[in-house]
Amino acid sequence: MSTIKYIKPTESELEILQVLWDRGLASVREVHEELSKTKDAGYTTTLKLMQIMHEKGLVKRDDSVKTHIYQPAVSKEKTQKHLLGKMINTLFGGSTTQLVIQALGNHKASADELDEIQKLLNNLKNQ
Amino acid sequence: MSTIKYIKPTESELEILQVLWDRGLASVREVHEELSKTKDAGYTTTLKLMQIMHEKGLVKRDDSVKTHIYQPAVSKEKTQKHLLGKMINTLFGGSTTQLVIQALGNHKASADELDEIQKLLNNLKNQ
DNA sequence: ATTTGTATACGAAATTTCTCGTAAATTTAT
DNA sequence: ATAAATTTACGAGAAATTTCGTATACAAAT
Repeated sequence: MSTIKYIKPTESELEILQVLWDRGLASVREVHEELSKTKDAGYTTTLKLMQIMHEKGLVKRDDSVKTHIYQPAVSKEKTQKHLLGKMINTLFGGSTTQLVIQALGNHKASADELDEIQKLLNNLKNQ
Repeated sequence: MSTIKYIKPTESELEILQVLWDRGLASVREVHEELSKTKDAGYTTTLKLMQIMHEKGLVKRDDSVKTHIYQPAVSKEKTQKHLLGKMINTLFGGSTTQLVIQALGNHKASADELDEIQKLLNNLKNQ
């Protein structure tokens, strides 16, 4: 049996993963341009972070070309699941329902969104 | 107009806040006993953290007695709201719906819980 | 060919967070 | 009264995270 150790991305690593999940593939330059819109750090900072992420196994890369091309090595869904679960435990006393209520309560959802959630709810009910 | 700066609690600070939210009032000793159940750090570590939290304004304390009594200075709801909002942005591309779907999908909710969420959903729909 | 620009590697400083040891004060127990 | 236990204060080390400067390699432009 193989025990897979979950690696928790740091805040900055998560920002980078977001870009990679969005694009699938990206160079350091591309990621950095994207992050620059909302954050202000030097290029080599982004580079270093992505190198560390590579060491950790959070991203894969093709370094057969001069400009390395990165891609995520962890799935968005699994990462969401892990971090969400952690937050439910540390902040909502383990109650997913409390989290959902808090989330929906603070959020002006559109009719479409509400319908989508309604569908999911119906599925869960009929089981 | 007063601009209130939101102070983001660290992981460890959040654990302490959990205990304080739960109890309302507690000494360092009490908090530490509680944390010891799941965590393994020295007493002075907990003490130091709570002192730092006091400096930051995350907790209040009554130090008119030898054994200082602490209480939360930030509300559980506001903290949940802030951190949840942050997670929605950094991990769910700003979509609360996505978070709710992910949360409900990973969670075996009881019929009662589903009803509760259904009620909330109905309220949101009729507006 | 030489300059200019862009890329990676990498060490190390800066920052933040967490940890603990020790001293001093004060209470409690003997 | 003396010893033992408990508490706070505080400095400082350890660890994790983020930041950047510099060297080096290579490609593109002049």
